[in-house]
Amino acid sequence: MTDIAAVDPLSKRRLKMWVRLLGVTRVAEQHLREFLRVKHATTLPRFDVMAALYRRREGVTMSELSRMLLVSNGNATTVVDRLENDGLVRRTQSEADRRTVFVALTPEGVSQFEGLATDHEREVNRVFNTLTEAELDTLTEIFKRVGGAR
Amino acid sequence: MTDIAAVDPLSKRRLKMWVRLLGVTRVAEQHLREFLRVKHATTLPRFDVMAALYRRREGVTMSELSRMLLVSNGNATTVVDRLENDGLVRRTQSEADRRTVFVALTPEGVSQFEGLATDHEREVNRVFNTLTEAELDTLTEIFKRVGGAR
DNA sequence: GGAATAAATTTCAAGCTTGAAATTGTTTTC
DNA sequence: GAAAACAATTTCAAGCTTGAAATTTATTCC
Repeated sequence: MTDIAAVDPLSKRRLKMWVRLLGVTRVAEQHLREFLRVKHATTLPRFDVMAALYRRREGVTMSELSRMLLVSNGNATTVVDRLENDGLVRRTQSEADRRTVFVALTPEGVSQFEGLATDHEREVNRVFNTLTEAELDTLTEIFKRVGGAR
Repeated sequence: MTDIAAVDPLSKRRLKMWVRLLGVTRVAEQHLREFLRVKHATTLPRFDVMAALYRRREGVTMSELSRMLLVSNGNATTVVDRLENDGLVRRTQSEADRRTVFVALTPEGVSQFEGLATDHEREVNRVFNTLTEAELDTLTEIFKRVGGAR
């Protein structure tokens, strides 16, 4: 069995960092999930989809959507199904290629999301309010590099 | 409607940082999930439970376990159920308080986890290999503060 | 232009996750 | 020592998530 630590002295520290990273993410997600549930009767996946569609108001294809959110196609389908049933998004088949489907927020979806977004931003700020300006920029820089483009 | 940005000029930057953080976490999780599935025929939640039980070889209660993993009680129950069916963990009722249940790895669980752990560490290193030593320590420090004790 | 190949989406089964309710057991308080 | 309050775990329904298979439509290549 190869002993990684002998090969790479940073190995254990990378692991530790990952465990912490995961912890912070989970705490923040739980906080936001709870907030969305209690104050706005919605969920994180629904919020994520609506946020993506709000940024791309003209609509996106299902494939683009799942790429943007880093979730599987099947997942995007079911969340969009539910949002569509609630009248918050609309599907439209492409004229050019009948396989592709565009999704977009309905006017109702837009207005509901606008109500959500400000509150959500406030809540994110609450979670991360101990970070200094310098730390914020450091983190964003590093994450940008590690996570790749988006 | 209150404009947060007017109140707190860092607001948008916190939001941006959070979006990036989430992105990095998801990319890493996907990579590790895929790795565990293909190379070890297991899943992230199973790995997490086993890792927690490996650190606490003497066993933990179900409540402790869900607190350690930041998941709900019901969730811990179902993952432990499956691991128990596979003979990797064992439940024992407490003598002192018959409500509480201890969970621990079986010898088979220990040996399977040891096979996993080294490989998993290598994979985590692969994901985060672009981080410098200084960045690693910066991140860990910040996360420790934000995420709280553990 | 017809067959094979590729692409976009949905469907499906299985597992994950939550929060609430139910169950079982303990402690507290009168 | 009952009753009430509290605590640990499981059960449950609903929603989330994945990866693979199926479906439908386009493109490529003879």
